[in-house]
Amino acid sequence: MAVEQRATVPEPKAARQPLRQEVADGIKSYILRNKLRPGDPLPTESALCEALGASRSSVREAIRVLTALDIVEVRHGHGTYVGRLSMSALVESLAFRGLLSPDDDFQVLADLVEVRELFERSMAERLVHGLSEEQVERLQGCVDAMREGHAGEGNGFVDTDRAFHTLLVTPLGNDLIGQLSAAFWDVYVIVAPHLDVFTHEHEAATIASHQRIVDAVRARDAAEFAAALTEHYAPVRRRLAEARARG
Amino acid sequence: MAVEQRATVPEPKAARQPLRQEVADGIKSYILRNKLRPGDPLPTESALCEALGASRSSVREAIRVLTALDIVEVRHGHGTYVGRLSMSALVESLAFRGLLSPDDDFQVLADLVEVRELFERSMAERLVHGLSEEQVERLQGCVDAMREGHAGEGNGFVDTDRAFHTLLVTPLGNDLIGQLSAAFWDVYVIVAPHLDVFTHEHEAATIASHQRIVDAVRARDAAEFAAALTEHYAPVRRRLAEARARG
DNA sequence: GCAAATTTGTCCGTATGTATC
DNA sequence: AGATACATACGGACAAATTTG
Repeated sequence: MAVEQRATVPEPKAARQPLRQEVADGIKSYILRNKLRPGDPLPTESALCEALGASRSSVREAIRVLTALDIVEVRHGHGTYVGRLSMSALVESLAFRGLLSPDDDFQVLADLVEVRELFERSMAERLVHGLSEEQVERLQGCVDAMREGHAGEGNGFVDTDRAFHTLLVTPLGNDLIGQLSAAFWDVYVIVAPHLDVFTHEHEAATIASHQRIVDAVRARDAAEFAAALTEHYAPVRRRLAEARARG
Repeated sequence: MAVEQRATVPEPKAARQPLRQEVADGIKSYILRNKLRPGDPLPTESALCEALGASRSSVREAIRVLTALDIVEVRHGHGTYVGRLSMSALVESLAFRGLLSPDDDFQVLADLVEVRELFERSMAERLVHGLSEEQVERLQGCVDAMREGHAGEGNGFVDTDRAFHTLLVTPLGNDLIGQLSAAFWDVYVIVAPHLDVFTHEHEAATIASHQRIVDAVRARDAAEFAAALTEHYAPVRRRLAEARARG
């Protein structure tokens, strides 16, 4: 159960990697060796210091790296735990890239939206086969929620939209696609406001296109599904093009 | 040009975020405000300490987080610079997930390969339109390199394979797809050996299927291209299925 | 080639904030 | 409320790597 002991004398000739990297690798090895799950507790900082033969500073910096990757998760005054292994690092990295890219700020967003549409369009062929009635009803529930929340707080609108597209892509049975799709959505929500890209100027039209998608799914009509997708993403493309023209 | 000054007295009632997070945000703001590009130098640690009003430990931990996201890059004894904004964080995060997932180790890899194939399959339709002769020749060059390197060092084989698929997806004009595809390849190469998935037991067959893809591209035959893709990815699926059966 | 200056890497000690019992 | 365990933050000191004169 002991954490892997660091070699006291590193390789003399090889270009040594920083100690904090060895510590980070040691923590990852500890998680793998003990087959820990997300949420499981890790040794305290002091315990890791002693086990890995490193100072608090090095251990803390290693933990910070792993935290950024969502491999570990820290709760102040409570302890250190195995992280959720989410796409948070991808979101933050892509969001910053979108904010930084100077010459063509909007290409990043356009690429993002294109991949999302590509994922969902690949669903069309599998529509006839697997797609339970319950899943269709949950999709319908999202659209209904968007209608009700229309007049109310507009904050929940984007969340419902996010949930809709996540649900739409889950029947693929490919968790990676769902998480990437959700991550891209998060990046878009973060970056778009900074580029004067209005995300939801026409909520009514958005609701309508979502309803058309649900109807196509319910009718098991792959062609209509693809057409609905095109209608849904057309205004997004148009807004990006307009913003690019302004910039 | 000064780095953003941190508020000396934080919000008293609100749940304050850690100081290192404020420092990290300050560094990101500095990069954005001065419109720095990847490779541009950042202030030294001491300068950041003074500018942001934080100790060196906090500044270093913030830098560590940004380093993990490839937003900044540090060279020992030299300085701190704006990072390449690569997909390294995604690669490390996904690779660890693949190594950790216990019940179904191979689903992660299967999802990965499926997305890669999805990207490339979406190329088939655009083949006829844009795809320069030069790009075709570069693809052919990859295949030739795989043939020559066959008897020699097998290390370059995987690199050439990676380059081939990166080239294959570039005509889409979507940088994100190319980088995701390459990142997934990197994850596969890292994870597969740990799961007893033999990546290249039949190099000859791999070369042949790549050649068939190039031939299909040269003939501008979208259907043949799709068929060649299926032939190329079939053995990968088979190997994953075999490994899953063993596990 | 050597030495000095600059910058990041690592360590230690201490004090503070936070959550749990 | 008090006590304990833990992460957060600070400051100083020295080591290692890189560049420059």
